[in-house]
Amino acid sequence: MQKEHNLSKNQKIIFDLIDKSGGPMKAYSILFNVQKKGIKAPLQVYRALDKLVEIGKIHKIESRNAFIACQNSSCQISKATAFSICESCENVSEISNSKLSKYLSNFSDESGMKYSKYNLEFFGLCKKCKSK
Amino acid sequence: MQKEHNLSKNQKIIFDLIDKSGGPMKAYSILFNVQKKGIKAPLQVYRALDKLVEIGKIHKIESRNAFIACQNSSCQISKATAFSICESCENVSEISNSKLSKYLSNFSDESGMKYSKYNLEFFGLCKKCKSK
DNA sequence: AACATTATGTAATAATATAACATTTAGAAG
DNA sequence: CTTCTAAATGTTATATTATTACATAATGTT
Repeated sequence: MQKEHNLSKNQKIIFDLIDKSGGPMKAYSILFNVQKKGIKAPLQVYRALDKLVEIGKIHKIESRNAFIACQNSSCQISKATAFSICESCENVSEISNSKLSKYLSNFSDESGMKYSKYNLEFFGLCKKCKSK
Repeated sequence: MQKEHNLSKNQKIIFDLIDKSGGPMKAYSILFNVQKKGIKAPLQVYRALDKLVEIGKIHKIESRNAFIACQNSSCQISKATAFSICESCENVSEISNSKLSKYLSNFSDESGMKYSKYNLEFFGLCKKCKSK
């Protein structure tokens, strides 16, 4: 079982928002949505995001500059992330596939570099968008 | 053999710069470096970058907002990219591993989504930085 | 209580990227 | 070689994403 992190006030507000949204959210959209709760400045948002990423409660979708709640209940693999992204509707979901994560976590090449982390983003059309 | 693209003036200037640098370059650093050649505005840089990415001559390192020349001589796989990134010295190199690319290109999960593209970024310490 | 660590608040600004519009160049089609 | 079209360029302004710097407050530890 992972360590339980006690989120601070801002962290909790921002995590709850992202989590409830069910999809990726951008920093300034988060900011807009939490201003009524007293979070007024970008930095407050980015600080909370940084911490949430660090502890694995959310992940950053690098190609979209957006943040999504971790969808693995155990939430332990913020160092081994994979996402599927629909290029039409921008739906994003976290891929949780133990074969894939095992393959990538153990991957090594002739560079002699030992990888401690990876991020993988797959792109395509989701079922809905494909059938349009 | 892939189609030979005749790069336009700006595209060529910018590709040559990135290629010669041997590593990833950021858009505004590119801009600074090509101002003496008459490229004055960010948009001129971004347009050339967009095109170069599209035709696979360069790739974007998403986690770094930087662009690197394609290191696969054949340059055909801009839809299947993998990089190794040193978190200490920020050295980046393109991973060219046919087993890996085969594995990922054929990857599919229960979502029913067919992936047409992926980008993978590995992080760790390079040999040099590890031994420091 | 004293200290260290983490989190917060606030203002300013840096860094990254795109919109909108006018013009020019390069290829393709007749 | 001219007409048409697509691609590329030039320019200004602006939008979006993210960080620096500094002051204060809350939390956890010894």
